[in-house]
Amino acid sequence: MNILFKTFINYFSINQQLTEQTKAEICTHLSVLNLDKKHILIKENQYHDFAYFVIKGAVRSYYLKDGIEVNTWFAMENEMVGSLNNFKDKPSRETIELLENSTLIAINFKKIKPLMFTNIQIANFVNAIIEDYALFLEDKAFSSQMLSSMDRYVLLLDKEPKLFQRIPLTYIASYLGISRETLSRLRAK
Amino acid sequence: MNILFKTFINYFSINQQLTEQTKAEICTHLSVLNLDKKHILIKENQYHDFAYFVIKGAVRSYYLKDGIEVNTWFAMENEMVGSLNNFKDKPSRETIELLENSTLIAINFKKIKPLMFTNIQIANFVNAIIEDYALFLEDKAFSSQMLSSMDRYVLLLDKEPKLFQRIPLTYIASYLGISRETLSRLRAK
DNA sequence: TATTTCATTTGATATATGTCACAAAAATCA
DNA sequence: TGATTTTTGTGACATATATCAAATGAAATA
Repeated sequence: MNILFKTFINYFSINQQLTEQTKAEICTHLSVLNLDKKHILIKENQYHDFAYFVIKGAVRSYYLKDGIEVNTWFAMENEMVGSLNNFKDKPSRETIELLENSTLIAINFKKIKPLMFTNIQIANFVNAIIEDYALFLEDKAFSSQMLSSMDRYVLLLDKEPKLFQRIPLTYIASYLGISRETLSRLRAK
Repeated sequence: MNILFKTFINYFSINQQLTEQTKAEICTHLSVLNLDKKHILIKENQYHDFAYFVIKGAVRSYYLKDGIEVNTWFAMENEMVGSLNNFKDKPSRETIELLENSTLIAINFKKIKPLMFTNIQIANFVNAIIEDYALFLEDKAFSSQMLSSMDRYVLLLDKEPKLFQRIPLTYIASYLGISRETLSRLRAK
């Protein structure tokens, strides 16, 4: 099996042992992509059949508010990117763009989804991915409701230091929900 | 089968037909509760084995920030309440309290969870609940990042008008992330 | 390397919202 | 019912952050 596929599969099968057959079945719907910076993976308001797993590189997802890009997250090594809306057969809410030349695994969930009703291992595999995402969203909601701008900045710096090495502060400010000027002033302290 | 159990099960099995046997298996781990206003269902920082489905009544979930309660959501008829953290064997982040005398279904997910690895229908049933929750969280993150206080208020009023009939504005303000005075002023317009 | 574009910082000002204080209204309870 | 508690509304003021403007610094490109 492709070593990169293995990385992806292992990442979301800590709770259960997958048979070789199931792994092979999942792999049928995976492919490796090497894409350049600025490539658009997923477009806002469109239907897409794929989610992605970052092997190497960085991506951001954002949507437009009154013509201004609002960044919602940055994914790097060993993180999933995609739209839950797409997974539920609805148009994507966000645009997903590469911030670096990246290696990704494309996951054809349109093909994998129906297998959830026939292969119990796949059902639990997909479930692990979605649970993971829900926990991420909970954290996000928590910090946006509970914390001041300063505290959100400090928390992000603590939990995701690599963001600050690889992602422009303008994007990070937008993610934190503050203007880039305010972020700059917070950092000065 | 208990008619209330049926309501709950039907609610999360639109995507698949459950066999009578599976339904019976799920029901083994359900029970109906009638509890009074102010009862605490789940306590912050504690481990709990149950999630709940509201048949009738209203609950709120909140956590403490510097001694002040920050409301994170209000559930009413046909909504789930619980802590994803508890589901993942971690202590709850929130406290969940009844706002009205309510009828609830208690779901012993500690017992149901292992069945996900042996009963594919149950795996997909639980998955439907978690997907639902993730979509709710996405909406929440979206509106908190994209919308002004005023727009969040208008959106909530439009999508959940019954909240405003049954939940004190103080709690709603806290949920919207603004002071009760500001909400009062927004409403005056 | 020089030139252009993009990212970050800093200053001045405007604005939305928080905070404190108190009054009015509504709900709850004895 | 009357008394007490809770909820909501309004005013005055403080403060954090947005916005606008401009300068500096860094990175990309010819």
